[in-house]
Amino acid sequence: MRKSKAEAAISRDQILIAASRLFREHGPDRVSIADVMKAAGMTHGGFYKHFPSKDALLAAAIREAFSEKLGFLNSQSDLDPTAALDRYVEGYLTLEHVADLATGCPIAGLAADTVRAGEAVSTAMAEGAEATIAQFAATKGGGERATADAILMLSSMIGAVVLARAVGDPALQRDILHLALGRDERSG
Amino acid sequence: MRKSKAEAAISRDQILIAASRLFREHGPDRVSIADVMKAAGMTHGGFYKHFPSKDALLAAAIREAFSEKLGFLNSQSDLDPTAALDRYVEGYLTLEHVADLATGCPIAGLAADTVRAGEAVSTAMAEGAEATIAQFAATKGGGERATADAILMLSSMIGAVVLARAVGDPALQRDILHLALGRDERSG
DNA sequence: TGTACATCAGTGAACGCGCGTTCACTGATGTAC
DNA sequence: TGTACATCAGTGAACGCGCGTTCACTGATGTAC
Repeated sequence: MRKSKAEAAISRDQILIAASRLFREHGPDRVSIADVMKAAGMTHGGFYKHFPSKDALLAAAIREAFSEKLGFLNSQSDLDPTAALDRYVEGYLTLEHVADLATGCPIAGLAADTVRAGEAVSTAMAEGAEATIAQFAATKGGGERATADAILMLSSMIGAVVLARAVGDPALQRDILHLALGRDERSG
Repeated sequence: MRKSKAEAAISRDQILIAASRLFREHGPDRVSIADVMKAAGMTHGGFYKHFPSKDALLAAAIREAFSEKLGFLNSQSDLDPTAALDRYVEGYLTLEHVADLATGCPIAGLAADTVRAGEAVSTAMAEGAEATIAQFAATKGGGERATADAILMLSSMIGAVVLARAVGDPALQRDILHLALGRDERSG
């Protein structure tokens, strides 16, 4: 039953993508390796042919999530960078994003868990967050002022989504998102 | 070994306080009932004389955490409300708060976990978050404009602390907090 | 106020379950000649 | 290019452990008279 190298690489990707979604959706501690492998179309025993531990998978899944998010920002190449960032922010501050944990922002969804985790995991989160700031800042022209703007914008987006998720009421969620969107548009 | 009603009430409080801190410090899924009971000075078997389940304890611990936080805001009665809120925000946006998960803001620390939890838990979080908004708004004079200000301020505070925790570098953490503090002071 | 009995807070052993990880095995793939 | 053998991706059973919860028990507390 040995698979070719190409097939094995595909398997690894499927594990990573499944993990990246499941960890965000249910939280790392509520998702078992068997859950991830099942979602990837395999049985749990083969997991250790691809990753040395669940923690290593979590770290890799976080990198995968950031790579999706930042890749999405880059790939909107028909738009100029500023318009692409605006569109990204508008998509971020929506009820859909608040409800969609599985493919949502890894900082808003997982940062609380990763601070408490081991070094590999917290490093993956730190690098992703710093890369996000850097990408926002680059879009805003670079330099100190752009970095400060980027930090304020990202921080405001994360706060709005975390608070909206904490609050149950959809009407209040909408208010929170609208207010943050208004502020980001004014300052952006 | 039966304890008096007064002693039992004290035991319950100790369980609640220990749970409130431990859940925030390590995350609900990384803390066992035995851990909580040990921190409260008892053995695990007695737990079910006080709470029907771990989920019920988590919900109660969240209410306890909010009650501490909002009580702290109220108790600074030597200050006028606006100064008390300012002081609260200044304490919130510090490296100490970023590092101190155990007694930190339950929204920043636990909201990501509670959205994925059962109804009792997510309701406790929602009520605490809404009470916090209401208290901020009352301090700002009440009304629609004050509520909008309160939401923006709280959302900005949460985002700054979550992002600072995600980012490892202390210098960057300080920048994030200072920027948020600057914005809240300007708009407050 | 004293007494007899029911209650129940807390203990510590036990149960059942799911988890992360390991392992023997299979058979297609990769490689050395 | 063909052949013989080593490799290794994936399977499914198994291991050991910690967890949430239950339970029989203890003895001080609360209560009824």
